[in-house]
Amino acid sequence: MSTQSTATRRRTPAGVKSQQRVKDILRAGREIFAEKGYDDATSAEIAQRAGISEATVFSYFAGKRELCARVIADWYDEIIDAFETGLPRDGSVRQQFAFIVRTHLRLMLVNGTGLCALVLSEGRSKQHDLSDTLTELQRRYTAPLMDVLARGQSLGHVRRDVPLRLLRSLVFGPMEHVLWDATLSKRRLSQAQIETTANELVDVLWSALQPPDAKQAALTQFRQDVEEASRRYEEASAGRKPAE
Amino acid sequence: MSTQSTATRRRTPAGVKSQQRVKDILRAGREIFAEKGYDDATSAEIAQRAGISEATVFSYFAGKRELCARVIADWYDEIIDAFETGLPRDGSVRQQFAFIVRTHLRLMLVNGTGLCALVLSEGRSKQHDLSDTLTELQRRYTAPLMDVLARGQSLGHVRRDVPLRLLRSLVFGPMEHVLWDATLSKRRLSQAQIETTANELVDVLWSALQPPDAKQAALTQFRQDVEEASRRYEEASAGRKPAE
Amino acid sequence: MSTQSTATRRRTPAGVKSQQRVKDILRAGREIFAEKGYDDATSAEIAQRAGISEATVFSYFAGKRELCARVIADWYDEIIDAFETGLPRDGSVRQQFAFIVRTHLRLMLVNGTGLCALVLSEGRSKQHDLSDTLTELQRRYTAPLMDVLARGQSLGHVRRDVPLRLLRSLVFGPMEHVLWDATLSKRRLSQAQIETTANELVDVLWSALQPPDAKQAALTQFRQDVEEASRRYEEASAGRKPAE
Amino acid sequence: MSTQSTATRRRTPAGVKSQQRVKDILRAGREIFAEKGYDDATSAEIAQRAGISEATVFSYFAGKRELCARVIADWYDEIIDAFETGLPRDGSVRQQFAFIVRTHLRLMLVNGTGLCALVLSEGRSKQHDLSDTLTELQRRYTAPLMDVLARGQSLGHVRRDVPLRLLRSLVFGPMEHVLWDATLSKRRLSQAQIETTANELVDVLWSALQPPDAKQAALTQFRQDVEEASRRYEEASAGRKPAE
DNA sequence: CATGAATGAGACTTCATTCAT
DNA sequence: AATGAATGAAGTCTCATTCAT
Repeated sequence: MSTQSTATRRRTPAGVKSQQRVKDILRAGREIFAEKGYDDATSAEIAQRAGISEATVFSYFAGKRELCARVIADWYDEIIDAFETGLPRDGSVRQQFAFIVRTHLRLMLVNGTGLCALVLSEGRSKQHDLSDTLTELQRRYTAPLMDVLARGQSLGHVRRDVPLRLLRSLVFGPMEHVLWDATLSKRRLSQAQIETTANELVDVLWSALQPPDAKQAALTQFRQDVEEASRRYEEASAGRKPAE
Repeated sequence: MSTQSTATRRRTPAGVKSQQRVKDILRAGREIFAEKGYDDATSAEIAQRAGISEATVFSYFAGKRELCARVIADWYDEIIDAFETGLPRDGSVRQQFAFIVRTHLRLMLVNGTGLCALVLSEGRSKQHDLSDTLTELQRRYTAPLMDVLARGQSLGHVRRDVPLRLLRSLVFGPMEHVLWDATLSKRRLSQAQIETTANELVDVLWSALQPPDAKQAALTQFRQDVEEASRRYEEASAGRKPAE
Repeated sequence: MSTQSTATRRRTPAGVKSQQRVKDILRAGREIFAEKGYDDATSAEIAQRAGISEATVFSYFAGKRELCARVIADWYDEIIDAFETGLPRDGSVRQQFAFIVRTHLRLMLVNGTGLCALVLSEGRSKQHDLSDTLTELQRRYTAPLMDVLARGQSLGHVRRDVPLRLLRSLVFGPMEHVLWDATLSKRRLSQAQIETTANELVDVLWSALQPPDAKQAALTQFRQDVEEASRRYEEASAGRKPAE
Repeated sequence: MSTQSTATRRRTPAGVKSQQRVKDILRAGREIFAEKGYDDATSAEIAQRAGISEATVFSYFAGKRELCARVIADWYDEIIDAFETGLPRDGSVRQQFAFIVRTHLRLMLVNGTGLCALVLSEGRSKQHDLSDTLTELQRRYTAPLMDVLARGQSLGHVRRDVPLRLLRSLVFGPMEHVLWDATLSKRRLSQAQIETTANELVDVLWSALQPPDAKQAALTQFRQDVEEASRRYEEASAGRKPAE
């Protein structure tokens, strides 16, 4: 799943202890990058936070950019894994949808919004080759939701009159905005608040996803029911009438 | 209306020609910052694009950071102006809502998503005093929508069971995500596509904003109507009975 | 004559005083590069020797490599100029030849052999694009000698049984070796010694350049003379014989 | 014969296998140094080419510089050996001279001109103690030629009016220049071309070495021969005379 | 012994910012 | 008022060398 390029780097330790080092560096990198963004993060600080020398960082990663790419990729991998692992395969569309939203929100808030911003900022820069890697990750990362939405559409539970792409934005957009909002206002969300927000979001979003004629359908159904009832009543009445 | 924060930092000429200079620099700064992001934008390039020397930039703005703040503030001001000016004061809640979404989407696509990203990136950095200014701007910038939503709530057209803050994210989030999506996939949206997307978005979002008990309400209303009708029918029937 | 690449460098001052700066830097660069070679020369030291900051160096030259290229090119230019200016156009082949050797030797010893070594070292590295520029310079730099040799050949004063290329090596090789020798043995050659060496070199080289059949021709001539003499003698003898 | 300077710097194993290691490292070092020059050669690559770890290199050699010194010394040793072994002791001065030139040219072209450049570059740097070692090597390396030239001078076959040192430059200079030329122009010399060039060079150089009065000498010699012949003839005639 | 791994020292380069003209 | 020119400060990255295992 990792995107480690095994090019002719000078030394890229591969021992058992080395893997711990890699993890340390990635953790430090994630923290610093999330805190400061790509440019304001310095390799020196990352090294310091990982408790190693700057040179060591560069013996495990070919450069700052690659480290950043790995940090982002790892983060995506976590989310993707969480999705692929925990998704209730046999649940209803709505249950799956709720799972995705909740999981997403939870994971994002754990790591703060820094990584979001990192991805957003770095994903753009055309000069970094990062965006290629990113595009693929983005695809895999949104895939579970896309699948659920598609299934929902085919079952008639999700509106078909709007492009899937827009529905995707409808779902991911608010989630990111909520995070963003939380960050900007420097509020630290409690676990309970997160759950509440997640539920509210699921609720609101789900209603937006439903076919626009749902209410109409409900009314129509009700009217039919009533009419049917009326008819039966009248039939019944008519049945008694003759007996009168 | 402009949010001029630190005046007369250096010399800050006040002549008529000077104001043109300021505008030139701000325009150049907006372009460069939007294209490259804060860090990759160089003061040299901004000066060049403005057709002046690097030093002159610093005689009008105390530093790169302040220039960036002004660029962002100006951008906010434009949007805020557009909202405050164009909002159909006498329109229905839904009409006002649609106006805000459409205007927002249009303005954003004009400047590309670069400024969005700039705000996102720079809003974070705790080290700059920018975030204070930003918070206030953010407030004014979202104010029109908040007002509309609040009015909608009081009229019963917008659901009340969810915090306003979340509704705000529900609206702004997808818009930004759509823009983001467009940028990442390097698709250039035509004017028609923008309008279409805007309409779809309004549609979808509006349905999400409506009270969750809308269907229930509809049903209830219908039931009441039916009952009322039944009652009147029965009364009518009773009225005829005596005549029998 | 200079090879200044006017690419999009950030700032490349072009004022009148700037030209002095450029000269200062080139002089410092020539010294340091000659003393230490390319790799051991540091931009810091060059800046220091030029009495400016390191950053200033990079505002006049795009990088260490370009500076080095300019240093070398300038040095070549000097020699080429000296050749083209001072060559006695109306002199004999031998006089022109002597001029070239002497001038060459003199100029090289003025700047020490460091630049030679620099050219030799840097000219090789295939990774630097320097070698292209260098090849052209080398051509122009050896052109005067080549012309003289070619003229000598056409006049019959220079041997034709050996490729010109080899003759060139025959001339330049010893000159460089002499310099090298002087450097390695840390002897500082006095002006008088230089002149002496130059004269000796001209002498020796000139004799090597002459047609190989010169001696043979002399011998042949002599033999013919002797034979002629013998014949006459015999004839004379024969003439006396009868008289005997 | 090897010029092992600083023994037992670190551990310097002495086993039989260790000697193979040393050879491997030296071979790898020679290749890399010749290819890239001192500075661009990395200890990592040398180790890799030798098939060992970087650390091992430093357990056999005190440092990169010492390794380089050994590489150069070894190369000199080879040439010196070739000279001392193959020199036709009983040959004429010209034969010995030709042998030296041919051998030199051949050996140099085998290893490419890389090692030449290495010597030239590294011989300069005053900071390394290398130059002392180098001077001695240079002495031994040029000794055979010097001997031959001296013998030639004493026999009157080589001009005496020019310092030996200059004659040495006259011989070695063109050889190096030829190599240099070949390298710069990226021409790969075939074996036949080498031999041709060697012969031409011997020819040209030999003529340059001969006394400037060679023609005069030749004439004188011839005259003497003739006179001798005459004398013998006359003696013979006189011998016959008595019979008369 | 050999080596995997770590690192200190330093190089080149960039850029926001200042100041004299 | 405008700018040409200079620079301090900082950042990324490389590599010879060391040391514990």
